[in-house]
Amino acid sequence: MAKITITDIAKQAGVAKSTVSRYLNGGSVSKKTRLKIDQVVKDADYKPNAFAQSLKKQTSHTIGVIVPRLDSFAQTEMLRGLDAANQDDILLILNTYQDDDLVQNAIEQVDILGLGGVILFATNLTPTIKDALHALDVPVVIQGQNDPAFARVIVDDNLAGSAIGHVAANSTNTLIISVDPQQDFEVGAVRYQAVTSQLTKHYDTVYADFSLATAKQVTTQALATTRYDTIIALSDLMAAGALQSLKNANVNVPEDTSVYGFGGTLISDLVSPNITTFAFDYFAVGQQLYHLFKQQQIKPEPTKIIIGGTLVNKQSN
Amino acid sequence: MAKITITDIAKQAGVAKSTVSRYLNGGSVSKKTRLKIDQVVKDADYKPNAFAQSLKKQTSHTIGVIVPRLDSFAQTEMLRGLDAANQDDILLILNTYQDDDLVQNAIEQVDILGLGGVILFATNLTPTIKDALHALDVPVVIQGQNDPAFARVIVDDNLAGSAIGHVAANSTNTLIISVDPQQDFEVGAVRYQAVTSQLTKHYDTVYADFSLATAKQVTTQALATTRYDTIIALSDLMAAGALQSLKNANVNVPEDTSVYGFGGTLISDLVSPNITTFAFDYFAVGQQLYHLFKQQQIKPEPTKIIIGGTLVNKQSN
DNA sequence: TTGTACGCGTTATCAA
DNA sequence: TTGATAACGCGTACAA
Repeated sequence: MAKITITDIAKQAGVAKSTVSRYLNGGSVSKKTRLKIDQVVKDADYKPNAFAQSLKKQTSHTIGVIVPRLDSFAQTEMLRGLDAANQDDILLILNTYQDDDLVQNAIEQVDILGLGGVILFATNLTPTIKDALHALDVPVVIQGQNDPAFARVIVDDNLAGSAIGHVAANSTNTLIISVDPQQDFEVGAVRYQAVTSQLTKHYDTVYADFSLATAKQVTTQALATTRYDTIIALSDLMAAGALQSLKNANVNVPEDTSVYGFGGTLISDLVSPNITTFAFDYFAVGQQLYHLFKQQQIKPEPTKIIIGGTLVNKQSN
Repeated sequence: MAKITITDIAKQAGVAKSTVSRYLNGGSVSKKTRLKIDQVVKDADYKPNAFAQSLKKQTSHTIGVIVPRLDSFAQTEMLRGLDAANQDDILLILNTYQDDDLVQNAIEQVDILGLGGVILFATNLTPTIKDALHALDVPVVIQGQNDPAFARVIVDDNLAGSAIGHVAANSTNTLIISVDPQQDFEVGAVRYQAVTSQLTKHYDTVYADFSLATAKQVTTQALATTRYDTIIALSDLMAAGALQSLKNANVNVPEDTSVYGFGGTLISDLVSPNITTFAFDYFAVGQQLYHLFKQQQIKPEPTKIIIGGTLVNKQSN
């Protein structure tokens, strides 16, 4: 297949290949030859060779999308938004499995594969990663971290944290399941502080790594010594972990303890009771990421786009 | 960046570019010039241009991985296995969102993008799709459907169905949540029949589409008229849907009704009670897919690889 | 062992 | 409007 080249078309149509090229790229062609080529191209099922095009144009229509993980509804939902907004690019997904070193590798691929740009779902913008990004001469857009040096799309963690914090403001003893700010500043610092700013009484903080297992474990440890009337986990999955721990400890939700999460993903509907959560519009984030990227191709500037969300009251509070 | 070409290296090293090319591809180079080029390449941070290489070689090291959906732990786990086994290829993920037409599009991309092969996660091998695959002149490996015309990796649905069916063999009234065999033959026919072959008493069958919502809905409908002591859903997510429906109907699990699922993914641990399920080793499936693909590159033949799994008893039965 | 010259498929330049 | 020709970066006969 696909062995038909522009030269074949030219021969069959009795014109020069440069004419065919012009025809294909909307250059000036007489009506007569246009019809001729039209015919030939159609029944030859000609498809231009992407390699040759990219080699010539010194750039490709492929965007590297660097994601920390795929087994997360937030990530896949953003990818769906990207796909939906995508006009005519190829999205090359590079999964880094939450490993910063693999992010480096992925960024290197940009040069090697001649990618036309990068969309990075960031959890941890280390200096090395930032340097590597700045060294690229293609458009870069990031998501997840609010770094003024980059064009970025973020969710409104201040709004989200405040909203949840506000509902739980009068809890007498709250447990917050957070993440290390060093590893995710937006969640571990911004979202966290938005929550605590609303709380009026005592609260404790424990740290997990976004996983179900760890969240469950740290919750169990915390419950060993203290009773909490409210648990706020900074992600839905971690909230699910807390839920399991509470169940093991025979604590009723929401009668004895209220539980809150963040994200509004399938997980919050999967567990029982369903988790009251702040739902972000991740699909919109994906769409905006693509639009922002296309805009960067035209005029690079560190624009910031914030996507909001809504508090969804379910059964866990 | 990446403007350094093989010619630049050649100039700086004072040799011909063909020598550099040989150096890069392991051809015969004298020790003297090798050291010279070594030096230059190193501090020039040279990276070969993938487009030029692919154009020349008429093939690329990029494999198109066509997946029906990304928001599924089974799929992402297989992708992880693929990544892990991957030696030196680029995996281009093409999400079809469970739309057969998009599968067609994806297969077309093979020619357009000059992909070196295809790995297809299949749910529904329509004649059109099969034709399109056969028309390709690159290696093709499929997963999910046991079609003797293709090299394939499948999970052992006979084993799995029998195992679950065996445990539930003596249930007096069983509800099976299946899927349309027209849409997924392996699950809707093979897995289904393996289950029913073990059942000794009465059973009803309802159909859903792999989603939580639909499974929940059809279960609720079924429960409206009948009481079941066992519900077998052909996937974990659908089992989760059944669980929610049962909860709404105030049916206790497992006291009143036992629930079974298939997959062994995170979902079975996320819901409460945890679902007793047949766990497939999807990671191994991914690894085998890659190895099988590499083998097809050397010697094409419709090999079949079957990956087993284990029955995991949890709390739902 | 090394270098020269050409071709992969496409686009761009420049005459005609 | 058209066509011949030169590039893009790389690999590889072939000759030296």
